[in-house]
Amino acid sequence: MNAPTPMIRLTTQRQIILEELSKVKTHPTASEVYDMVRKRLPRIGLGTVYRNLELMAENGMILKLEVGGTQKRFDATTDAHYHIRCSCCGKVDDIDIPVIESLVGAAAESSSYQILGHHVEFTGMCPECQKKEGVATIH
Amino acid sequence: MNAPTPMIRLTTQRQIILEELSKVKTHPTASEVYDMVRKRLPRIGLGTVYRNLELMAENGMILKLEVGGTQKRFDATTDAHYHIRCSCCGKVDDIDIPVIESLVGAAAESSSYQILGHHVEFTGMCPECQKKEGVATIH
DNA sequence: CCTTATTAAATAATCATTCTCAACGGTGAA
DNA sequence: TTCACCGTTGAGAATGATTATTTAATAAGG
Repeated sequence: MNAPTPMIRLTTQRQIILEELSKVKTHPTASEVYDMVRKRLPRIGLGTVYRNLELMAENGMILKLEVGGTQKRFDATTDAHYHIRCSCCGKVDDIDIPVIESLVGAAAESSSYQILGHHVEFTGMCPECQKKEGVATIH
Repeated sequence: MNAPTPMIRLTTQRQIILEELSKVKTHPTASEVYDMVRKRLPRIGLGTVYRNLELMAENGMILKLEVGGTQKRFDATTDAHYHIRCSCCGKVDDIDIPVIESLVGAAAESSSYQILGHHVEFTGMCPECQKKEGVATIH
């Protein structure tokens, strides 16, 4: 009916991007992935990283997180889970609380949209920034 | 302890930005607000709109929505509520389901972050885009 | 091999946002 | 009233993230 998986070839670049992304539990931005990958493929281009992260997200191989902040972030863990973002340093971590399946149903009843999914994003201050808080003013 | 309301002067520009934002139930981007305001203040600068939307959000007069998509959006309704974003056209609407207060507590238990707040964002397809769907391919 | 189609690298272009700075405006003190 | 000050504005430059373009390398199929 719809075409979910156009099926992409696993080139060296794509494989290494995927491997590096899978290594970390953080949720790196495209340029952080670029830095990681460049240690193994020094000649890779930033555009290639962007293009392939986008492609892999479309194919469901990875997750693209459209959370607050200025940059998009990527996650090799594709099963549904929630996130928290530090309002001080922008870091994103997983929150291990159960996904509330009933939310989608509730939303469907109160809206004329066709609901496709949902995401919960907490904001807070990470332990590192909490330490700094006492000393300096948070910008 | 912390300084929540530095108290800002309500200049003509700020008042009109606030008025125009209050008129709509959509969640306009900065440049959409700029377009609205310019009909009444043709010489206002885009930078002024950005600067003041930011300022008013800091002062709790309006809400800055850091939802998915490429642009930030603003909302004159400051009480907590959830949103839905059309994955096709990017439009953002309110979702009228009760805010789940217990989420923050649950997150606090499973995380070492100091939780400050949370937001639920649904993704879906708005009625207008649903109509188009049958005909054209959604890009 | 030879042809054709993908993909990559480099780089230019775009888009949203922030910054800089000179000019302006209102407020309070002299 | 006049002056000096300080926050604010408007214009435009600068930045940062992302996307598009172009050309070259590479892989797949015959």
